[in-house]
Amino acid sequence: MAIADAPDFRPLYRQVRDAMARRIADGVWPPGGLIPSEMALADEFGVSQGTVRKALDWLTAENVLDRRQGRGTFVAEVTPESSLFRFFRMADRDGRRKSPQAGRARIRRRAAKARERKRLELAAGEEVLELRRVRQIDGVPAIVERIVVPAVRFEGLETGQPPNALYALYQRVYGISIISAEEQLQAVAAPADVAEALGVADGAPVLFISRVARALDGAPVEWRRSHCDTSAAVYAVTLR
Amino acid sequence: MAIADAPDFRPLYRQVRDAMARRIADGVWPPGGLIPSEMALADEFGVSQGTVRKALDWLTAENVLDRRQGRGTFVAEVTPESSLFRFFRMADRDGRRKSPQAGRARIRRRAAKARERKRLELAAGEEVLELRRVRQIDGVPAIVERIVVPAVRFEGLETGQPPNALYALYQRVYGISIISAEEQLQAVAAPADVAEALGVADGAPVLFISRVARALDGAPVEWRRSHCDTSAAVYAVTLR
DNA sequence: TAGTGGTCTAGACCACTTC
DNA sequence: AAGTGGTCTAGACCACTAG
Repeated sequence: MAIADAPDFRPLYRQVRDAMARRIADGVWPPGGLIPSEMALADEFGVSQGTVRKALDWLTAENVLDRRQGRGTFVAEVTPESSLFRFFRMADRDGRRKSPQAGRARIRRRAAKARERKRLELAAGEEVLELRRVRQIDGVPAIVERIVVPAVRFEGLETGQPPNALYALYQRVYGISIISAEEQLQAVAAPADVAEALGVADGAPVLFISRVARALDGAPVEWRRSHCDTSAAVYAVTLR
Repeated sequence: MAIADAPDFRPLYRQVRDAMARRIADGVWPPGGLIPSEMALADEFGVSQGTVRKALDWLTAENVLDRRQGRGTFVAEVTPESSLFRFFRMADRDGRRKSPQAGRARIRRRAAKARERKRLELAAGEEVLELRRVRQIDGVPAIVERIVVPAVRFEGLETGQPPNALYALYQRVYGISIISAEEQLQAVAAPADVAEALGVADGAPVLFISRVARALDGAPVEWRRSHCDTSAAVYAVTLR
């Protein structure tokens, strides 16, 4: 941190944290990779080991790093399992988390609508990719999803079938780490197409979820609207 | 931490954290009160200032303490506003959080049912207090609630009308700080009594929330079941 | 001016993993 | 045995608040 073009009044541990976050976002430290030890980082940044530790602990709390005693510090890898555990909230009534299975998805490219431009902070005229699919829980269709992402960030997503766990793909192929998501939930009457896909009665109560997912830098990257049948699995969340 | 009946292999900062949490739970350090300085606590517990700081930072992250440079460390006061902001999740579609207004509540004391004993980890034969009420948002009935708490922890709650923000009362009168809550959400058809209380059609889709709230020591303290009309306000939550 | 928390340093020893 | 992170210590200086 010794070399700076302009004086930086942020705490050293904050500067170190941001410098390390940038290396991860830029792919200098790839997902799953081992990063240098505390001592090596302290030497490189010109600060004490304690200051590096504070930055490392911060990124660990943000689920960006993974520290293991005796082994080292790793860039947290977004696996299908881990991303589903963090952002897929369905569980049975005893709190045991469920995993979904994804059916075939249909993808198309089109101009962004006004509401999509607002949610994803896009300029006028920008394009989006829209993905529609049905996901199953325990073999039963349970979730109908419509996912919209900026086309420019996800070139090539149209070719081939996307996997069940999209966020692992986002990180592995596009270098985009999703670190938070804002969700809004409502109970609604199932529209005809949703009712048919889920195999429930027309107008049956379903859980509607609108989610905006954000990357490491805080930018909105995905808008997802889901209709969920909560008769078997429920939406589970812990407030702190 | 020098004096212990049995050897304690937990880290010192963990032991200090728990000792301080107990003082808050026992009312030795009342809500809003100033607690001793880092140096004074270090002397008292027989550990270094850095270890005390780690315990203080932990409780601060748990929203239990409030530290202000130059002034001191205070026990975070659960005000109606702060507790509603943390645990009441209704908002309008732009993400602006809403506050509820509570109508009259009916309270009764009875034996705990099997499911209640399980959720609240009660022994056989223990009693609970059951509170029923309707809450309004923007003047419109929006939430029907059934709240169950262990009678032994809340003696005297039956006398008088409980306030809208129960968790402030839990802390102020009973010394119980709620620090987390596990919620399960489902879309269901409104039962007849709920539909009538909310002024919606019989069988209309409503959001059903089952919440178990936990105190500083991790013990379950309240089981709350709510039916919400989400046609105007939505349930908003951020996943991290 | 005195006292507080916020930041930063430079060590030490321990527990765990790997070779 | 060597290297890692986890815990703990004992100082230092700074920024902020209050009398």
